[in-house]
Amino acid sequence: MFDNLILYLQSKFTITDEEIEIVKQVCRLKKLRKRQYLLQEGDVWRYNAFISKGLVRTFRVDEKGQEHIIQFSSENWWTGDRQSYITDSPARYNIEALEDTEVILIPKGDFEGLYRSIPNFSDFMHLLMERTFIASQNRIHAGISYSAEEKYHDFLKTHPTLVNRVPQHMIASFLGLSPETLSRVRTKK
Amino acid sequence: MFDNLILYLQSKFTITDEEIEIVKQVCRLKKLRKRQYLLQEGDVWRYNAFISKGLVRTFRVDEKGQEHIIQFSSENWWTGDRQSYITDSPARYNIEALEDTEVILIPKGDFEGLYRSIPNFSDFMHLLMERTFIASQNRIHAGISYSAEEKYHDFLKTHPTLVNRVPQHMIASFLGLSPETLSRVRTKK
DNA sequence: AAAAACTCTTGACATTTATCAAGACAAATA
DNA sequence: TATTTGTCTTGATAAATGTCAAGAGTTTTT
Repeated sequence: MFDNLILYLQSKFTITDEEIEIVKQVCRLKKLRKRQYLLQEGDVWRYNAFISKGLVRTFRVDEKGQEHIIQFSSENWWTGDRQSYITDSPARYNIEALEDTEVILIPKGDFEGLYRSIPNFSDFMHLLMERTFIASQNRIHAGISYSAEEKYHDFLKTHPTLVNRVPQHMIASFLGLSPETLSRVRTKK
Repeated sequence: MFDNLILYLQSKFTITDEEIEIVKQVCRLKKLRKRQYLLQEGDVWRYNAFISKGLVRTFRVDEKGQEHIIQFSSENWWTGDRQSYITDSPARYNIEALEDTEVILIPKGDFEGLYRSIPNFSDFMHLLMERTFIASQNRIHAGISYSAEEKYHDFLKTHPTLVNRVPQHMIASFLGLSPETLSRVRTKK
């Protein structure tokens, strides 16, 4: 039931069988069908969520009704709204399944408990946070430095597996381009 | 000598006098004159750096010689190249003082020592990392969603103190706009 | 199987933003 | 003080990207 998470943890750091039991104790599985929402703008996000199967998008809708995707999360990635999680404020993002998806939810309090009882887990998650931050800095750099074409090629490099799973207009939204511009960038060469 | 850092730490979490001594032990003060570099692309960054006075910019230069500023850091903020720090790889960023600046450097090994000996410090820095990540997500959102004008107004909101300290063309670089466009955005209205 | 919804492309055109060049100040330096 | 350097603005023009509209395939739903 939580096998994918266990395998993930074992691959990332040393964890004992007892510790695995502690983790399992606080996990809850949630199944989402394609197009179902994991989080809706306005709700408070109180979990850490591990995608064990499938794919979700995190996005916002502006006043003009335009969607802006700030993240895709597929198997073996974490998702959620950090702002809402940290400050207990209403989420500004929506999270929606792009495929049938399985998510393992760990409530905030339990998650903090894991940090205390499993130091290796805490260390790893902090390192992961660092890496995630570095990735987001790279994305900022791409955003302010690259042309439409360069942004797309950068996306191919950094998210090679997503290109065939995500509709093109969503990649455009993720990159801050119109779908038409992305289409033209792709066909031309 | 390290007063500003001490005051900062005391304002952020509970820290004992003994712990402050431990911190002082590993601090090194570095003074930079305006236009001096704290880090040059290609060097490995091995510190955590606290700005106790002044202002620096973190930027990259592309093949066309164009500079792209990904961060400003002023008093009571940390700076450095996380990628280089975490992976011991050559830095891809330059860090340059925009004013006469004082930086407190703590070498990587010592910094990890502080994490072990001062749990409150570790907890706080992890929380700070979370907040920094949230800020960078907000910036990504602005980058893919906003027009030039909206980007500038967002900058005014998120960095109100910098507008009068940083040359306008550097704000443009930070926002991914040409200096001329930013100038026009500002005068119009 | 038919209908509906979604996805991508393409063309014509509009808008935004960048580029190039010049000039006016202001600040830093000799 | 004179000179140089840096900063910002403005205009003319070019280039990049967005918008609107249509159509052709796909996939999903009924």
